[in-house]
This record gives sequence, structure tokens and C-alpha cells, in this order.
Amino acid sequence: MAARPRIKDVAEYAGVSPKTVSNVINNFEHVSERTRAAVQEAIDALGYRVNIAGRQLRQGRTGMITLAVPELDVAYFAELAKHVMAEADARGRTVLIHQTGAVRERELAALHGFDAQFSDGLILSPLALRPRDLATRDRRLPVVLLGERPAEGGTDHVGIDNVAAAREATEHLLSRGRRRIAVIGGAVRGRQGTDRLRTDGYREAMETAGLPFEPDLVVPVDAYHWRDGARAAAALMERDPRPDALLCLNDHLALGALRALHDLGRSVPGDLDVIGFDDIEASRFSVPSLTTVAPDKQQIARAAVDLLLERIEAPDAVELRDQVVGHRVIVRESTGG
Amino acid sequence: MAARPRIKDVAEYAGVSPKTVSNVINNFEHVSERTRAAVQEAIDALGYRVNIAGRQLRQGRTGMITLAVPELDVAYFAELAKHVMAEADARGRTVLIHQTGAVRERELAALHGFDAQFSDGLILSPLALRPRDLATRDRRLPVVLLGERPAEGGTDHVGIDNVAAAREATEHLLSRGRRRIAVIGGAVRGRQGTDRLRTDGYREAMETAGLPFEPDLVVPVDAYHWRDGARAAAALMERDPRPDALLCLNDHLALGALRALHDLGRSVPGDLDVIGFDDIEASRFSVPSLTTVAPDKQQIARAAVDLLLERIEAPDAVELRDQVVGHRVIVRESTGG
DNA sequence: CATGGCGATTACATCGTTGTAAATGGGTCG
DNA sequence: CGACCCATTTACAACGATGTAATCGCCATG
Repeated sequence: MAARPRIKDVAEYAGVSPKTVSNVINNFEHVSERTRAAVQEAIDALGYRVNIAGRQLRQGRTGMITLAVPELDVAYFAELAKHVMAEADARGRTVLIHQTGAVRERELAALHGFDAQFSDGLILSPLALRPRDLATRDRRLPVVLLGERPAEGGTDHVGIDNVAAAREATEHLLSRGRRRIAVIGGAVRGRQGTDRLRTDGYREAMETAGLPFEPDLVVPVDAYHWRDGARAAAALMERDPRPDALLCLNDHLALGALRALHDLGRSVPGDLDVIGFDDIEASRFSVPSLTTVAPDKQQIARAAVDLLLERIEAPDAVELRDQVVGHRVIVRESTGG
Repeated sequence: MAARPRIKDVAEYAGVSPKTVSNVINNFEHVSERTRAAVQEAIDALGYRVNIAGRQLRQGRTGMITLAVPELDVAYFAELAKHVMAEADARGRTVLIHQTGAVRERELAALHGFDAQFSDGLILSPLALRPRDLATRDRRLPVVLLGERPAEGGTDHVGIDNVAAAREATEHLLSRGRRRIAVIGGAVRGRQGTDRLRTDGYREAMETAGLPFEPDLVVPVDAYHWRDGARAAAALMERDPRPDALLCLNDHLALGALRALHDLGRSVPGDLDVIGFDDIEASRFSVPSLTTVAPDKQQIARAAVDLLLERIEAPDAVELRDQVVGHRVIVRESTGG
């Protein structure tokens, strides 16, 4: 089995110097047509591909970017990953996907470039990072944060307006006459994570409507999976009086809740409304289909890739950006749609 | 911001040669305790991390492996990815995930190491590869195939017994008195892909039961998503006589079918049974919950990682392995469970 | 015909790491 | 006391690519 050809082999085959081959590969302008053709022919004949390790060693670039998400089996992240790959692809970059498991150490590892050494930059969707972690991050790795807004500035960010999104979702429930609205996956206090921001938006809507904000109706969860939603919904149905609507902070929680309500003989949207966040594909096909707050995933992906590539091109551009992407409430059967 | 420290900086700080630092990093045995401690201290003080590009250039290894799957938003692959990461992690390897989009060119690119240059090996779940593609693959990249069994040998493989799995699923439906069983996502002819093998298993079960194999009941789909299942199920309900069971070749198809049947006012399992493949988390929470053939994902992941690492250690071990992993039918509400 | 200019090409060094082979130095044994 | 052994450490080169700066060769100009 022949060894993988090197640039030197191509050079010998084409009768030029290695550097000339490099010039052809990198589209250097001062290369004669004849030479370019000869080198290209050699490349094709030998099946040459650049060795990215060698290139990175020399010029520090790989053309790859890393996307680090908490869990791929949360459909939102899987769908987002697909969009990010598409956008990156359109710009000639390759995406490596990494899972942090929502573990702070692993998010840190990504941030410090340990898991992203081959990457020119990182798109990170953090869940467990602390504000200080960001302040001490290694500035040499261009980073764009998704979702969770960084408490400390210093890092580009892309996300939806979580407060407004939750407010609108709550207003939708209120407009349907719901009054006792529980929040599954919410957080009343603590750092300004997604859960806290969405709970704040819910609270705003409630208070604007002249309704009391009852912290008891905000139920935290361990994780954002079906089972957690099912468990929380079942527990809420034990309450007296019972909630007449569930604002679930992602679709998995909402879908789990739907199942639990079905088991308890509660009709959705007859007895109560359920609404989720993310608009994953499953939500269009559940019974009942799920009303949800849909972030514009494609725009998130595009903005993230764009910001990152710009940051890679000009790492020292001081101007920091916080790009707010659109969202909308998609009304389906679970709220009578 | 100081530049990233190199091995040379650590060496100077510790007062030893670069090679000694390398020896410490790589746990070379003939290093005195004193020296080791001094070097370790320097590493900690400077925050040194090895540069993988440099290492790969020199020794050709990175400690990373690539997992390439068709689509991450197919939950089975997302769940599998999670298991593979866990197994690799336990063995001190890092996993890079890659999406091929089920496009042959991209599966080929992975196979030829273009997308996996930084990896010591590749776990590939192919969908679109042709037999010949495997025969001509670059032997220098260790590869383990998942799912689709390679028609041409020459590549290690891990998967379930698809024929047996489909047979058992069909037998389960037959045992419940179902007779007109349709296959959504199946293939009557063509290469021995997963769809074809499962259809063969279905056929075996039907014929063993003395029932006719009707090719018309095998419905191909464009992709294995909810919408395709919904569309196929709706079309099948137009048939006369109507099928009394749907064998869907993955859970997404089955869940989409459930929704379509609900829309048509058909009761599952009252009017007909539905069964899927993969046992994704959604299937435990759908209404009705979904009977499904559950492959042992963890064992698949473990076997794949083990085989790959062995192949990386000893690329020339001739013995090829085809590891068959267990599966079982999990009976839930959609077949009366 | 000498000179200058410029496009095309090349020699060389270097990115960070580690394999090879050689050097160092302390201790043992005859 | 000298020779040798072996654990430890080191010098050097090389992995593959490309930036820098120098060189080459051709043509226009005076």
C-alpha cells in the first residue's frame, strides 16, 4: 500500500518545487497557467490531499470550526447542529461536533481549546458555565456563545429574547382565559440562565395581567427530557387548585407532560393548555400537536457562523456583538390551535 | 496575552531538555522522580497543553476518533452518539462527530479520511455507500461500520441481526392475530441494506406463518422521518382491504404513522397495530406508547469503540470481525402491551 | 547592448513534537 | 582501581506545509 502522497511527491511528479505546489493549492496568483495545470494533473494523478496537521502547524488554521452542545439527544441541539453544518458548509468550513453533557468541566475544556485544538473557532452552547469561567477564558480561541447570555461581556453571543418569548407564550395562554399557569423547568432565582430569563418573562406577563406571581407554580427539573416533564406534570396535577396551563421551557418537557396528562385522564386542551419551547419536529406530530415558541434556528446558525468567521478573520476587532434572533409562537392543538 | 506555551518553554522553565518534557508527558519510564516532579510543576505553572497538530505530524496519532452518522436529528443516531462518546471517554479518547447527510459523496469523504484527518479511526454508519466504495477505501484509516452490513468484506462491522429482528417483530404482530401487515420504509429488492434485510425478515415470518408475501404492502419512503411515516400511513389507509398492522422500520416513521392514524380516526391498537425500530426516548412517551425493536445501543457503542481501538493498535491484524449485538422487542401500548 | 522591472519560481527555515542514537554520570563488580 | 553497565538525559533530525526572501528569466526601456 502506497503511503499517502506528500506535497513533495506531487512536486517531483510535476517537476516543480514543493512551494510551487503549495502556491497552486492556495491559489496564489503568480503561477503560470502551464504550471498550474501540470501541478493539478499531478495532484489528481497521485490523489493528493493536504495534510491538515502540517498546515495547521505552519499557518495555525485548519478551516474547521467546533460546535459544542450539551446533549445531542435533546432534539433542539441536534436540529441546530444540522443548521450549523449547512451554514458552515456553504462557507467552505467543516464542523466538528462535540458534546459537553452539560458538565462544567467539559464546557471549560471546550472553552480552553482542549477539545477544539483543531478548530479555528468554537460555537458553544453553555449550560453549566459560571460567569467567572468566561472572564478567564483563553482569548486566543475565537468563541461565539449560543443561548445562555454571558453575564460577563467579552464574548460574542447569539440568541433569542428569552424574556419576550416567555412573555408572549404566557400572554397566549392568558388570552385563552388561562389563569393558573405553571412553569415546568423554570427558575425563580439564581443566575440569569435561560430558565431564569424565561421565568422572568412569564412573571412579567402575569403581573401585567394583574395576576399574582406564585413561586410555587415554578417547578424546577433535573434535566430537560420527557421524563422530567412527565414527572413534573404529574406532581402539578396533585395540587389544589390545579393549574389550568403548563408553560414548559422546552418541547421535550412539554411532550412528557402531555403523556402524563393523558395517563391521568386530563384532556389537552380541554382541561388545560400546554405550551413548549424550541419547535422540534416531534412537536408537530404529537397527539395533541404542541403549541411552542419557535426560535429561528436557521438564523441562529447563520449568525453564529458569520460572527465566528468574522472573529476568526479579525480576532482583535474590539466591538462585541450580541445578536438577537427572531422567534414566534406557533399555535397548535395543545392550546386549541 | 502570552502566546501558548510550547514544550520548549516548559523545558526552559524546568531546566531540562524538550525531549525530557516529552518523556514526562508520555509517561516514559526512565525519568527520575525529581525530574518528573519539576517538569510537572513547570507544566502546571505555564498551563501547558500538548499541541495535537505537532504530535500528529510527528507520530501520526491524535487520540481522537470520528463518528460519522447520516443525520443527528434522527434520534437513534443522537442516542448512539451519546453512548459512543461515553465509551470512548472511558478509554481516554475524544470523539468528533460528523454528519454525512446520508449523501454518498460525504460518506466517501469520511471514508477517505478527508473529514477525519485528525482522527486515528472512524466509526461510520453508512446509508448511501455502494459496495464498491468500500472495496476501494483507503486502508490506512481504521474503520468500523455500523448498521449496514458491508457487502464486500474487508471492514469490521457491528450491528444487530436485522433479519431476525424484523422476523421477531412480525411474529409479535402475527401472534396478536394481525394478518395484513404493511412495511413502512421497506425495500423488496436492491442491495442488502438495512431496509432490505428487515423486509426479508418480515417476509420470512409471513411465509413461515403460511401467509402470502405481498410486495404492494412494502412501502418505500424518502427518509426515515415523522413526515414520511405519516404520509405512508395515510396512503396505506386508502387501500382496500386496509392493513391491520404497520411494521415501521424506525421509530420516527412509526410515530409519524401514529399521528396520521389519529387524524384518520383509526385507533391503535384497537383498529390496527403499529411497531417501530430503535427504541428512541420519544417512543416511551407517545400516545399510545410505541412497541419497538430495541437494539442494545450501549453494546453497539462499546463493541464499535473496542473494535476500532484494537484495529488502531494493530492495523494489520488480518482477522476481520462482524460483531452481532443483541436486540429485543419491547411491547408497549401500540400493540396492546 | 546594458539596465531595470516584474512576474514566476525556488531555497531555506520554521511551526511543535517525538523517535533515534548518542552522551552523561553514578554505581557495581572483578 | 579500572572497566563496564544501565538508568537518565540530551542533541539532532524529521513529520508536512508554507512564509520570507532570494533568484531566475524575460521583456521593455534608454
